[in-house]
Amino acid sequence: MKRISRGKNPTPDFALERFVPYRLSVLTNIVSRTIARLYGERFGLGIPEWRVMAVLGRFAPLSSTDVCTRTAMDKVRVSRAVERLRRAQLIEQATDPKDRRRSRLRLSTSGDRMHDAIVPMAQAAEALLLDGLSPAEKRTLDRLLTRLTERAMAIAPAALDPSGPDPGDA
Amino acid sequence: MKRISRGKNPTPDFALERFVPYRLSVLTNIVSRTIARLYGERFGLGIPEWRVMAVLGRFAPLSSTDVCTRTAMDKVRVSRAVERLRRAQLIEQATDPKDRRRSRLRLSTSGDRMHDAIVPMAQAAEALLLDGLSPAEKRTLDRLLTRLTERAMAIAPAALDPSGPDPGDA
DNA sequence: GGAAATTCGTTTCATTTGAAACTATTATTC
DNA sequence: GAATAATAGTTTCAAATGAAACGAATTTCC
Repeated sequence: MKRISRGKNPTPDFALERFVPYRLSVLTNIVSRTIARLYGERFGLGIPEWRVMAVLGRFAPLSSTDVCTRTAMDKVRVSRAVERLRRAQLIEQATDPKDRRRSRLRLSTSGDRMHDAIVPMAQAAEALLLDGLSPAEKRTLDRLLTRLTERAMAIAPAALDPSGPDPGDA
Repeated sequence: MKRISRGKNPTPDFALERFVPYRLSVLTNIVSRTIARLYGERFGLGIPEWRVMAVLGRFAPLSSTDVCTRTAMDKVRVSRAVERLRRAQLIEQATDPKDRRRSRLRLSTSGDRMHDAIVPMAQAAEALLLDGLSPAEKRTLDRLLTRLTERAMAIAPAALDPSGPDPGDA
C-alpha cells in the first residue's frame, strides 16, 4: 500500500478541481455573492435577511423556528436577521398567544413592498444563470439538486460516530 | 403592474425552496460541513488548510497567488491557512529566488503523509454522496457544474454596473 | 537610472459566525 | 401540583471572515 512519496507518482491522483464538493463550493460562492449584491447594495439586506423575508412573503405568519426550518439557517442567524429586519421596520413581530415562547413574524407593509421589488430581480438572476441550459438539463439539475441534498442530509449525521469526542486543537 | 398586496395573491409565487441559488447553498453547506469533519476532527485542519494541502499535493511548488487561483480563495484566507500549516510543520515555505516577493510552497514530509491519508477519505465521502446517481447522471452533474460555474463567473462582474455607488444602509 | 505604478503577501479593523450558556415559557412526570 | 425536562429564542464569547491599508520587491515608463 506504500508508494514512493516524493518521487514520480506524488499521490493517487487527487484533483481538487474535479472534486464535486469543492466544485459545489466554488459555484455556490460565486452565485451567492453575485445575488447578494442585488439586494445588498440596493436594499441594504444581507443573505439571512433576504431569506427570512422570502419565506415570510410566502408563508407568514411563521415563528422563528419555522423560519429556521424553511431557510435551513440556525436559530442564531435567524434571531439576528429578525432583529435587523424589525429595526428596519420590514417585519412585524408579535407573540403567539397560544404559546408565549413563540413569536409570530410577518412582513410589514413596506417589507411586503420591498419583497415584491426583490422577487423579480432574484428570478431574473436565476434565469440568467440557467440561460445556457436546455429544458432537459434544467429538469436534470432540479432532480440532481433534490437527490443530492436528500443524500447529503442522510449521510451528514453518520459522519459523527466512531472515534470519541476529541476536541482536536492542533 | 400593481397587485392587491395583502389580499388573495400575496406575490407572483416566489418559492425559496425551488430557487436554485438557495438550493445550491443548502446543499453545499451540508456537504462542506460533513467533509470538513472528516479531516477537521481527526487532523485538526480547517477547510482552507485542507484546500491548500490538496493543491500543493498535486502542483507544488506554488506561490500563494497560485494557490489563490487554484483554490478560488482570496489571498487573506490563503495567507492565514499557509501560516497555520507552516506552524504545524505541514508545509515548507521558501522565497522564490527569481522574484523575492513570491513564496514557494510545498508539502513537508509529514504534510505529504497527512495528505495521502486524507485523500482516500475525501474520495470515499464523495463516492458516498454520488452513490445513488447513475453513471449518466454523474456525467451530467459534471457537465452542469462546469457550465454553471463558467456562466456564473461570466455574469458575476456584470452585476456591479448600473446604479452608481450607493452605500445603502437601510 | 530613477520616479511612478503594479504585484505579492501580510496586517488591521470592523463585521459575521456559531457553539454553548442562558432566560422564559410550556410540557411531562411522579 | 410541584419538580423535572424540554422547547423557543437571545446573549456571550472566541474564532473566522474579507475589504482596505500597508510594506516590500519588481516592472514600467520617461
